[in-house]
Amino acid sequence: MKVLPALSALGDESRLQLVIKLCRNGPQSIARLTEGAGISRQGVTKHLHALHEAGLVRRERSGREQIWRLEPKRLDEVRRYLAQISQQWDDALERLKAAVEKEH
Amino acid sequence: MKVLPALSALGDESRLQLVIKLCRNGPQSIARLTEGAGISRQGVTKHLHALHEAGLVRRERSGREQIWRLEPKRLDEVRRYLAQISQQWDDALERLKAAVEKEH
DNA sequence: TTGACATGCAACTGGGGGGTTGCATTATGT
DNA sequence: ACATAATGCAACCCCCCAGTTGCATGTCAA
Repeated sequence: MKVLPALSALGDESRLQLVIKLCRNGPQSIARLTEGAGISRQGVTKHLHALHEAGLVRRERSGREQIWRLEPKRLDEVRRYLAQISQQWDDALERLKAAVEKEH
Repeated sequence: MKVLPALSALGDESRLQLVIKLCRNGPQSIARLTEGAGISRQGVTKHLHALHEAGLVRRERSGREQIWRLEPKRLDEVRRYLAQISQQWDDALERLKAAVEKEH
């Protein structure tokens, strides 16, 4: 359950923008991802590698190009993890409420 | 929709641990949050302020203590945001598939 | 009142990572 | 074959931030 690296990766604005772009326009090359990104191509490459380390994207060679695509699995893991956290919070509040009422 | 600061805040291990501890054991003081955290009390304080900036926690004075509690709203916002992203990804794949089939 | 506990404030440090530039490599197409 | 396009690799800079230490402030309890 390596959700921490994923959260850390998504916590950077440039990387979040890359993920969004991949979501909106589907799999694409580094060159296309760099367009309008506001940072250099190498910067984009570094971020893509970071996203890869976090298990959020995958790459496929296609001739001289390199096509990157999202890995929605890891994204879902993060979602479920956050849901689980929220649930624990609700449970804790319930226990506290019960404990207070018991004292009367 | 300021989900980026929240993601960034959750992307740090110490801060994620704090959130988890708050979820499991309910609202608590800085001193209690510092126990077993592996970092100094001031370190914990800084992280709590970061979480506050991100809208993830709230504080309430209680005598000489300061009780911090989770703000589950922002957590839900993040969850919904990620869900929305995933949806866009699915839509994009659907469009691509349709486009490919049209070419035949 | 006085000591002990809980927190606040300020200054400092080190390392990591975001971003860049320059050059090398490989593939495409005409 | 050759010019161009897409990418890889490596070194470099610099700023931000996690974490610390030291001291000041405030509050509880005897």
